Amino acid sequence: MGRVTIRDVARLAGVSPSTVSRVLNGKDAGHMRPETKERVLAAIKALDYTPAKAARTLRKKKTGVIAILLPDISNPFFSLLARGVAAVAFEHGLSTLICDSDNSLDKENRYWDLLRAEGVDGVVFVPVGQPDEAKAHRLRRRGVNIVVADRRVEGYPTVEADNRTGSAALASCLLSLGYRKIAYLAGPPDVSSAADRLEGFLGALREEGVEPLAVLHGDFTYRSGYALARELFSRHHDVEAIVAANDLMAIGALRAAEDVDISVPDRVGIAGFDHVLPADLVRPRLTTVAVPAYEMGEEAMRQLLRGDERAGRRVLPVELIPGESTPPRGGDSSGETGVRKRVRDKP
Amino acid sequence: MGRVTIRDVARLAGVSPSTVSRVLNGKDAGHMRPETKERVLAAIKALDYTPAKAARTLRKKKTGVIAILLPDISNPFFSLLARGVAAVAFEHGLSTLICDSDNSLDKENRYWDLLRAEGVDGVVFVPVGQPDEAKAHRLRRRGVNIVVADRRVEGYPTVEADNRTGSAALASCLLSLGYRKIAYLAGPPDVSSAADRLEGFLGALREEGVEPLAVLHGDFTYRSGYALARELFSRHHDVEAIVAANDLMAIGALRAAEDVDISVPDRVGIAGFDHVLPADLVRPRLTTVAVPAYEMGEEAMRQLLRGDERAGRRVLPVELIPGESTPPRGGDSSGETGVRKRVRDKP
DNA sequence: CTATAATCGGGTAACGGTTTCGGAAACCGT
DNA sequence: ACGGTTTCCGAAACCGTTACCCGATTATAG
Repeated sequence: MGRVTIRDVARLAGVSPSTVSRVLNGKDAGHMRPETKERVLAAIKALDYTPAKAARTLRKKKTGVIAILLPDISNPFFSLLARGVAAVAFEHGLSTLICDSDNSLDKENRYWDLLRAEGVDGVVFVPVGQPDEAKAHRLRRRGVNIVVADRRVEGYPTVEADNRTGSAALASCLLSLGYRKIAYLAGPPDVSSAADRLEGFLGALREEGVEPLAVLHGDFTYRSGYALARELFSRHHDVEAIVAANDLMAIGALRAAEDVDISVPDRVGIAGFDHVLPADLVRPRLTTVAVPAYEMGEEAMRQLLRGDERAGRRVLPVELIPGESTPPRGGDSSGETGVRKRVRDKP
Repeated sequence: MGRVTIRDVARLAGVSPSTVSRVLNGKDAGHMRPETKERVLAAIKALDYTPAKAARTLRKKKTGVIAILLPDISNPFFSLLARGVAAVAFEHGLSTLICDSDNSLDKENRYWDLLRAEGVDGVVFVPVGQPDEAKAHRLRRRGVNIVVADRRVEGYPTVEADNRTGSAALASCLLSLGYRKIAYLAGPPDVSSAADRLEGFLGALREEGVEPLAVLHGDFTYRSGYALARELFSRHHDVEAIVAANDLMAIGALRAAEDVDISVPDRVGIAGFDHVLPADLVRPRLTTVAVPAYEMGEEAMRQLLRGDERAGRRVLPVELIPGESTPPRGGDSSGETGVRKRVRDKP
């Protein structure tokens, strides 16, 4: 009572296995009588036959599986991105293998080995910091497409958000609201999106002749946001605004302020980046920059399907979301609050 | 320049493919000269050979892939659970296919078809409501193990949290804090975990002769929590506490209270369930019940590996986490606040 | 009515591993 | 030295599907 094979179907339909295969693969154009096709289809249904994927893969050298390799699936930003990838893959009849490298370069590398053995058709890759070139490269050699999402890696096609412009817009917004003594809680320096956000922010400040009060590096976690903010408060009693490289760190800073009895937003303004958490999870509502994580996943997957092997770089627009955590301060309130500004990358 | 096959390795090592296969599968115990094994290993390394999984699968009828089918990967509860599953699977050399049914029964069913074709070795299943028996059943017939996690389905081995006991403990806690006019925001009635929480809660209330002020059904989202709470406030001005079936709905209720100028926790207490969001994302800190989502995933995967086909039911303990959102009220404050109570299921 | 295409569909060999079977060589006791 | 075990390993079949090559049948033309 083994599995139903293509031969069983062929026997029942009174045709050869080749014919069944042709029906299965739509290779019947001009090569099959409609009635034959009908018989085959009927037999397939009667036997409740499903082709064995392994056999098909072996023959066709295509698995119909793509992978997404990311640092942490329980981070809402990445899980949204993963959903975008999976949705597009599903539309195209592809299965998605989600690999969680758990923020560890070692685990990431082990996953590359696994993906090689698995024989995936493509990979959407969100690297932990700067990846081990060699591992991914061996897959590419085999003609497996790889698209890097959210972060840049030299020589790979990339889909990312316009972090630089978004961050610059956030900086301009704060300046126009009257903030001057601004501290920045950055992400890991080796993550390109974190670096872009930092540079965009500092660039816009300096264009107005403003120097940041301090720049501290964290790791995108709530915990590190809290710790850095505590440190900041103990050293700079005059800080007017804290801008974090993502929302989680910003919320950490919010709680730190609370714990040292510094009122937000009255004494210090706080802003974040990402906007993937349910909009008003925290109060005051956070000023932030919306990054289209889901769309980034979709776009990365589409890029993968397109197979543009030339290392193209697609940059998605972000949107400044002013919130109550950064009200106008002091004299210069140029009426920017409450207005949604759409920021696009220059062509 | 095709792929490196087992024959290439055999040729280089001067042995037959069978021998290479034996080395690969550890079938060499007392059946191979160490020097032969050495030669094979050297050849494998020299050619950078990786066995083709498809071919292996075809012969062995095991894919080395398990799937987790869940309603929404961007819900932190499920992504934690998924991480638990994947971690245990990874330890055992299995790949994990994450399938996001997007809270749609239709998509869930399409995934069952896909999983059947894919030939997965097992499935950890978090159903959307009550699932279509037939689909999953066809897989079981083929000897594929299925373990249901977080929710119960008749006839399937299950790993779930002790929702009933946890919810009862929460009710007792609120009663002992002096709350009497309590409204409950429940989850979907056809989801067993939601039903258990509701029943456990009401049971404990009634044991003390207390009837709930109201029971409203939502769908576990922030949005539905907000809407239900607004409705509640407009109908029952005397509500003393709102208990939601999960944290997201509780936070929705929190915001609703804010928007109608009802202060929390001074005028109304609020409690949730799950405790998977970063602990102090919201203020006041939510009273809730911690559900071990990650451990539930681990346990489900272990159950899958064990292959206990008799529909066992494993129940994991939960823990009451008192927060600032439900301070003692009125006269009867029996000093329960701030104490962590560990709740276990009865053996 | 035959020559010739066009159409339809069967046969067979891969694909890259694992497994079974059995043969050769080595080892053993007598 | 000889029969019997054991150890080690090769030959060949097999897993279920698709690709390729042709032969058979029918339609079209001459």
